Amino acid sequence: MGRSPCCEKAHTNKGAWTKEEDQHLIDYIRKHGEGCWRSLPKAAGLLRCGKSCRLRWINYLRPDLKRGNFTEEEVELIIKLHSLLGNKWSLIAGRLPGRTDNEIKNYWNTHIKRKLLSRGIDPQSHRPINASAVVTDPKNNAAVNPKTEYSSDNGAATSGTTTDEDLRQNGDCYHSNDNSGLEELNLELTLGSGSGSQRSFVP
DNA sequence: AAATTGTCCAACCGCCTAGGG
DNA sequence: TCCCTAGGCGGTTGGACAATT
Repeated sequence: MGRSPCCEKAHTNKGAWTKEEDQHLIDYIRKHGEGCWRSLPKAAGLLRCGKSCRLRWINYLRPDLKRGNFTEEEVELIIKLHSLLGNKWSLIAGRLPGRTDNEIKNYWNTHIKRKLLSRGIDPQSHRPINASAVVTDPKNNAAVNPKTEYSSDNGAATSGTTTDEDLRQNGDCYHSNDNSGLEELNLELTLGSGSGSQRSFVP
């Protein structure tokens, strides 16, 4: 059986986008808005897969994107959110206005991981490297190794439909040893206006 | 100056889920 | 209820550029 390809690959361009392609995409979305990515390339006169158009728009062309270096405040927020959500980059991005999941993912892999390691912190478990390697009490497994609560092994993290409720619940789990931080996190886990996800942007 | 190695990030791939018929 | 499709996500790749030898 197998899946049908998302587009006619023989008739689509791949690789880096040209300025002309970018302009076509921008013009089309300004006129018609986002949506119906599958038919967009044809309608916009682009020889691209719909997925590719969507990605290009979301990660690079959206006018509300910040670009530029991450601030120290953003970095610390990403670390906090990652400790709660794991590799749920789109959720993390939803709480950093002007940042994309791809951008955050790249920044995490190239900068933050190294930063945490240099602090002696395991980037996955967010525990000191020595402590994260050993689970001393199986009864308190979750508390000892929070990764078991929010890693890609748990339901919320793999469903792709993680909600703010999940975030709160995971926050409860993660801070089961230290409730003092939870309230602070709930208040501060969004930068800027606190409007949440930026994905509903319509030009 | 040229070759090699390392880093960064845009883009692609494949899988999953929601929603409609 | 099942099947199909489109949209969305996370992981990975590859090319451009920078730093080093």
